[in-house]
Amino acid sequence: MSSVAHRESESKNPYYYSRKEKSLGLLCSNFLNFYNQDGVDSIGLDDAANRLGVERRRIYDIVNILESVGVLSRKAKNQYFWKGFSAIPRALDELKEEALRENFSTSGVFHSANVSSLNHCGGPSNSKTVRKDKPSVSNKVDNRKEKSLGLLTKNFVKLFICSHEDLISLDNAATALLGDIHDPTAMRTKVRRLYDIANVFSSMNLIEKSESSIDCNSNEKADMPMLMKHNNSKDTHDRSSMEQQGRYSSKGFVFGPFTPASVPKVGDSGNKNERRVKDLEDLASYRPQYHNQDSHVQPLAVRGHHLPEFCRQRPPSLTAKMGFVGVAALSDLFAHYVAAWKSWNVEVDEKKQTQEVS
DNA sequence: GCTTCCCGCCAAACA
DNA sequence: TGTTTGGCGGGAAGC
Repeated sequence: MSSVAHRESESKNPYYYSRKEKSLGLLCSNFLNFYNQDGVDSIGLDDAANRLGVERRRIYDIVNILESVGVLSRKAKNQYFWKGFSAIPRALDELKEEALRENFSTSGVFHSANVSSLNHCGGPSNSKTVRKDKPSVSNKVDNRKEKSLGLLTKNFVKLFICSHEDLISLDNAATALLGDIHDPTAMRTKVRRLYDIANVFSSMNLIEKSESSIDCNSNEKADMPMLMKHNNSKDTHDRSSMEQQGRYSSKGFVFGPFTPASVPKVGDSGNKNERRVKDLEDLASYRPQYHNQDSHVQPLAVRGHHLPEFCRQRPPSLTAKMGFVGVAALSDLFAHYVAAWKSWNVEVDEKKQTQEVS
């Protein structure tokens, strides 16, 4: 039996279980489908869990990650404000300012000590951390907050914002975020959480997983998957049919229903870091242009010579690599999201009405 | 065999 | 004290 036929027969089996159908990324896409609509300003966790047909535990993962990039904010127990994609540039700007305040390294090689220090003072949530008199209690509280998914998400984003690099491997990110801790168990746990974050960001098209297989140590082909960033070359035709349908999936990553109209090419600038800082400064007041889904979207590409220096420095036991869409691209991306979601919802409503009439 | 990441236990935080 | 929140890692799907 062919693998396709096998999968089809599996999918007809009522007991058939597909992990992909339960992925955090897909769940996030559905979450955004439900709530990124006009008139939505509040989200109940129970409501979200019911709508999506998942347990609350999964909703916590999603809202914590989305809250870190400004899409949501906590209103009360079980209740969140929906702020939308338009709030992301401001949130990123704040993250950048925090990172700069914390003297976060932008040298391109993640400096463990600097990143580790983020764990102690990173983000608004931590600014509320109360230093109590009882050190043991305080340490416990701090320790828990330091390890929160929300803070990890913020620090993960800071790595991209403050780094020269276009590609970041999950294990290098985990190493950087762990700082001085060199415990294999802690490493595995951290990478598990980074996978969660990566899947959510992937579903939003903020980052992308490379389909190519370049070993970042040797720059030679290896049998390992990588995560990578968008670029703006014209080579989009092979995916166009899927993209016209609004999404495609690859290597287990299901991408969001809309793709940015333009994002910068990997390594297309001699001084990317300077440009990123400038881009971030422009972000809050940015008035982007965007294209509809008929526009060409960004293809994938991996170029060995663009691999980050730190990536070549140590053998990656975990080899997934990812690139954060450039900051200039984020401007387009988020504006595009706002418009695209709206038009998509209008389209869906029209289809519903047509079906009801017929 | 290795990578990816879902799932749910259970402890901390909160009301 | 009951409920909410969410860290954590086992282990299975996927490749």
